[in-house]
Amino acid sequence: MPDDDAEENSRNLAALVVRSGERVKADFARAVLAHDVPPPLARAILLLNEPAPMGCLASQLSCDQSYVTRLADDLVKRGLVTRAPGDDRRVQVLTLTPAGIALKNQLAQAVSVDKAVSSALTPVEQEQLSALLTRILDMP
Amino acid sequence: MPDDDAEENSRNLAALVVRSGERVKADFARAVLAHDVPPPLARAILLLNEPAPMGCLASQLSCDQSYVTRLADDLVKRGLVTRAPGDDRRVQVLTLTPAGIALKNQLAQAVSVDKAVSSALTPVEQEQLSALLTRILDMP
DNA sequence: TATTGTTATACTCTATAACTATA
DNA sequence: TATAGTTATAGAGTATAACAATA
Repeated sequence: MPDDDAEENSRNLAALVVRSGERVKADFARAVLAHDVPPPLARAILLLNEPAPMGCLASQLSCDQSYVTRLADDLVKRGLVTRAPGDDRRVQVLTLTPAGIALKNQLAQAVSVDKAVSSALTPVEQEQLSALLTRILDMP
Repeated sequence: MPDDDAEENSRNLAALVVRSGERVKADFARAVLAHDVPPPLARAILLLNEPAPMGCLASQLSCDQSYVTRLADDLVKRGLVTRAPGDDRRVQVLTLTPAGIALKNQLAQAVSVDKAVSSALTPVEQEQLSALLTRILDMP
C-alpha cells in the first residue's frame, strides 16, 4: 500500500524535524552550560545587543512578560544586567553591565564554535535547508 | 565583514531548525489534545504497535525508565493498556487494550491529517529535507 | 551481582491570574 | 481605562536516587 508508505515517510520526516530541533537545542545548552548559564538566560543575554524594554524581550523570546520578569531577576542577581525605568516610567529597560557584555561575547563565541548545523552543511545546502524549513513555517 | 554574515546566517539557520521542530511538535500536540490525550501519552500509544516491555518504550522515547512507569500508570488508569509480567518476570509488558487500539487508530489518523511538513513540500523536497537533516543528526 | 521496574522527590521551563503603578 | 511590569501560584514534562524483585 503506497498510502501507508507515504504516511510513514511523512511521520518519519516530522520526527526528523523534531529531532534536529532538539539536537540544535542540546548543542546550545551544552555550549552555554559550560559557562554556567542556563539556556533561557543565555538566550536573553544574546538578544540584549542594545538596551531593551522587558516587553520587547518578551516578544523576541515569544514568551509571557511574567517570565521575562523572572529572567531579569536572575540576570540582575548575577550582575549581568541593570533594570532602569525608561522615559515612559512604566517601562523597565534592561541593559547589559560590563560583565554582561563580556559574558555575551563568550557565549556568542561558544555557540558559534559548537554549530552542528553549519559544520554539517555547505553554504549552498544551508540555503536549501533554510528555504525548505521556511516553507514549513509559512504553512497556515 | 563576511565572517559576521556567515555567523549570523548560521545562527539564523539554527533558530529556523529549532522553530521548525517546535512547529511540528505544536501541530502534533494540537491534533492529539483534540482527543484529550497529552502529547507524551500519545507518543507512547503510537509506538505500541506490538506489546512491548517498558524498557523498550523508554529507549524508543529516549527517556528514563522511571518516566515510562509514570506514563504506564496513566495509560492503565485510562484503560488504554495492560501491564503484565513477561517471561522474564522482572519485565512488565505493555499491551494496548481494545480501547487503546481504537484510540491509536484515531490518533494516527489525526496526526497524519495535520501534517504541516508533508503538505508544505513535494515528495522530492521531502527527500531533500530528510537528507539534509540526517546530515545534521549524523554529526559527532 | 546485574537488571527491570517502582517510588518519592525535585528540577526546568513556562503560563495564568490578580495586582500595582504609570499613562 | 489601557499598558508595563510584578507576584504568587501552578502545571507540564522529565530526571535522579534509593529501593524491590527477579535473574
